Amino acid sequence: MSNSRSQPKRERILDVAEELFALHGYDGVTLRQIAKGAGVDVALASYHFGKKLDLFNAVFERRAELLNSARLDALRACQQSATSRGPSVEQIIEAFLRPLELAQETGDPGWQHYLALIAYINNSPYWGPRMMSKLFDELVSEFIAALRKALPDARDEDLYWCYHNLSGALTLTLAQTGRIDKLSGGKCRSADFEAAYNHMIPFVAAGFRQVCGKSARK
Amino acid sequence: MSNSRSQPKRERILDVAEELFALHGYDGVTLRQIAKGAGVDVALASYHFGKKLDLFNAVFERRAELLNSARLDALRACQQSATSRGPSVEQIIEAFLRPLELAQETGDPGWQHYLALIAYINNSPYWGPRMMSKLFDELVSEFIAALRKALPDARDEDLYWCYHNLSGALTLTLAQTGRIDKLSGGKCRSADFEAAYNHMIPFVAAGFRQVCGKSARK
DNA sequence: CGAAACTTTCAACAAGCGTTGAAATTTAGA
DNA sequence: TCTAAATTTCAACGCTTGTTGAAAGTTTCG
Repeated sequence: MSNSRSQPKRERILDVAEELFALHGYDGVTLRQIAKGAGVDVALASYHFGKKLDLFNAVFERRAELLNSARLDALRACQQSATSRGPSVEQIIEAFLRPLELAQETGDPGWQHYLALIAYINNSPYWGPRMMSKLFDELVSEFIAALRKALPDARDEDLYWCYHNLSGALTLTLAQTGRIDKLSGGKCRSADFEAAYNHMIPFVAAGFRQVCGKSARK
Repeated sequence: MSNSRSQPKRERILDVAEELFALHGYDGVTLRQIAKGAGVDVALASYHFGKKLDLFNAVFERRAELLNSARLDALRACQQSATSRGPSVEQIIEAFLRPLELAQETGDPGWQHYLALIAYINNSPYWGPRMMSKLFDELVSEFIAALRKALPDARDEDLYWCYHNLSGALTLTLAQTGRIDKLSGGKCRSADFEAAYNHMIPFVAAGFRQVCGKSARK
């Protein structure tokens, strides 16, 4: 059949799994749905990936390294082009968020599904502890270290709670639930990541400064 | 058996369903798991609630009205005790968040499971559009109207994006994934809603002022 | 070409799923 | 206490699930 060195079908399984897992969660998707979506027999998923959970992990890890290095590069870049006091809070948050937008702008809709999948995992009490730490803790620690440098008067506890707020706002954005579209009567669109980040960056930066700035100390 | 007017078993089914749905999502829970957890036959869930989806809805709606009126009362209260210019941004956000804390402090752990379930739904591209609007849009619109009054220079688009950020931070808090516990090395605890809101209120208020304040206009 | 390695499909399995009708049990009211 | 109604269990159904072993097909490479 249409098969030039096995990559297409294996990849198509990952693509469909990515989309369906992001929309319905791990248990809301069957291997048969994935196989049908990819135009492939059920057994082929098992052949390539083993158990269902292994397929889930494969989807999750496929783009993780690329995403992590893109964000880390952005952080390094803004650290390079800054004074000795390091980049500003805005610059750091920009480096944290904008690469996600670039990922979308590759034209590959798979990236959007992947980011929605991360949102699903990050918000899940079951999957969150199981999957987020392993792949993203190192990156996050780097960003928090940069923020600590930009906010030298911050207490660690305050810094982590502020990051939690940032992570929550980002997670809901990536989930693309379309809720804000309806609430705003069409004035805002969930799919417009650029608008989301344009608002999120000053919003979050002001929050960090308010909670972690000099005047916040007792 | 231990059965004084049928309430206990019916209620126990709702309690267990609430907890399991919050942890594993709709498709991640079977009626048999719920029945076993409640110490009850599988068929009893169908007898009381009908289809699985009806049980899901019953769990969702059980506490919705009580929660909505508690938050609405808090808004009315801070509107009453304010000048003619209306309550401040901080007061409005406080009214939006603190009742959630009270719900937890009743000692009923079901409330925590329920709030985690709302977080699951709100972050889900599938369930969000299906369930959030019907039960929470009216309340949210009231709060946004109050915020619009407190921020008279805000454009609607900015206002809704800021609410989106607030909603995201809150959602991740309610989900109780324990991620911040590990990241912060124990300095922050997911279960400590009071600490979460103590940080979220000034954080979000500063964000609103930055994005929707007078100086933000072009 | 021909054999070895890799892909893909086919067919089937044991287990678990939501749901239902009928029987058993408990409760409520005269 | 007797009866009717409400609750709960029992037993089973048709169907779908993830997984697997063997067969069929395709590619690679000498």
